[in-house]
Amino acid sequence: MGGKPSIVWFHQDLRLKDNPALVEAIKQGGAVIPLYIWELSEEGEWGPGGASRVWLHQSLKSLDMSLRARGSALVLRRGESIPVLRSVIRETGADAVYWNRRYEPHAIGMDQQVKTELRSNGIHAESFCASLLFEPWDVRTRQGTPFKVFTPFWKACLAAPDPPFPLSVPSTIPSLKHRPQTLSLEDLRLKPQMEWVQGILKAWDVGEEAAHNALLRFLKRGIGVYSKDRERPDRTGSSRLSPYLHHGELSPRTVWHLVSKWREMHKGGVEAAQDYLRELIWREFAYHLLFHFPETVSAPLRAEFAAFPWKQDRFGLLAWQRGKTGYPLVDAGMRELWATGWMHNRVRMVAASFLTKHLRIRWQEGARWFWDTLVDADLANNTLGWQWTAGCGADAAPFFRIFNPSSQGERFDPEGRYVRRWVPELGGLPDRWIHRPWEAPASVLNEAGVTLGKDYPFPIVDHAMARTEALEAYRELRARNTFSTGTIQS
DNA sequence: TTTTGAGTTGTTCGA
DNA sequence: GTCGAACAACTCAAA
Repeated sequence: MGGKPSIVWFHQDLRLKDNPALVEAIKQGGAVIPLYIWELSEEGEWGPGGASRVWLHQSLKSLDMSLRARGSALVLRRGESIPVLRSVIRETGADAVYWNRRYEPHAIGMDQQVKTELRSNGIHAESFCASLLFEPWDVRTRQGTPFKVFTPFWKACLAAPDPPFPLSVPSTIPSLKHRPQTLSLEDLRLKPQMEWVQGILKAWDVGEEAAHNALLRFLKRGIGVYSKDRERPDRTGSSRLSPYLHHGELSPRTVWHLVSKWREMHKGGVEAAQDYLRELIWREFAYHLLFHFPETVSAPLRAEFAAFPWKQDRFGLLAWQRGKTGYPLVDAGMRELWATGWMHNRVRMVAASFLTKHLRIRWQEGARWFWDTLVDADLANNTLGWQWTAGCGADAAPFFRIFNPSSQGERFDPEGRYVRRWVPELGGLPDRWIHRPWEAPASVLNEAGVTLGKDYPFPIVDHAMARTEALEAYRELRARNTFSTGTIQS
């Protein structure tokens, strides 16, 4: 019985189910030391943002409780990874460290350093695939290059062998007689004392159990109408699993196999299941791109976009962040984001399009704001989404695809229920005008108790004019690019 | 190597 | 009110 203790180093895998690093550590036969290290300064430019930290706080609490239920407990430390790992090893006599891989550029560098350092000291160090269905380097075109277009990527994933079945939750986790020292969760100071935090906590149940409940609820009630309802912010048509996936409370393999099973049991559900699995593969695609093109976290994938005529507009950015642009759907989304740490995907697109195309503010500004306010802030997804919207990313929309916030609202929130929920000052307006209050007759506004410019802003830009100018800017960029690359030879 | 078909999510205008 | 065309080429991935 019993080898030396092993450390399980947790990151974005805050779960016991389908956790290969944990299973490997238990397999060693000795005690297992579950460790979480917090050191923001080590995370580079993209350490967890505000909303993510709030989630992280709750999630660590929940993980600790699940560990305790199995005879173990989470060890919390602060400081740089290598010195902290070294001291835990020294204190406990551990001879192995296992963890589940991350794929952010900064994390990859870190992992490499840690592995080299530990191994050179005779410590086993191994990382596992747990947060993706496919490793980013395993999916490749016939020429061996990374994919830049989604549909062929999706086909390649479907043609690949199915991802492995999820590992089950270990029933007991052997622990040391004398537990190593640990900080308290409060010592990490992840959760600021702000009213904002309360809103986020009220909107979500955090933790592995909550994640599974959310998945089961989705399978029971949501997925059947997913194809139809997923675009509707006024209904709970999307899965809302993104924060659980990001923090690793839910394994994508668990989702993949449960959804596949659901598809086999529901004859009419093939389309809905495929639509949902496709979204999971979008997440894989985002990681694929981030892994192969790490510079895209800040630079456009299509290099010519470096010359795009963006505007400096502090007032516009602020109005957008606060949900005061005068376009109800955009404002509803931005307020939902602030209030709950989440925004419906359809609305994310409209809000992002508004920032980059109507206000012509750099997508990086939007990405940064989302990074700080989203509980599901994920470097891969965020980067892909913003570059896609701005038109400078992989598989980007044609430049002329500019969302009209009013008609998007009328299409996807036809009775204005979503807008009324988040922009209550417009609540009294009839459906006819809810997405375009500035066009409402004075008598209608009056009756609804709305004075534009006082209760709710006039649109900060005129849609038609902004659209024309954006198209002009894109044309200009293209012309400049054609000129500079030169087609003179032909 | 060259060729060919296709590419998440849209809007507007005019018949 | 509905419908099709125009909005522009360009790059990717496979044959």
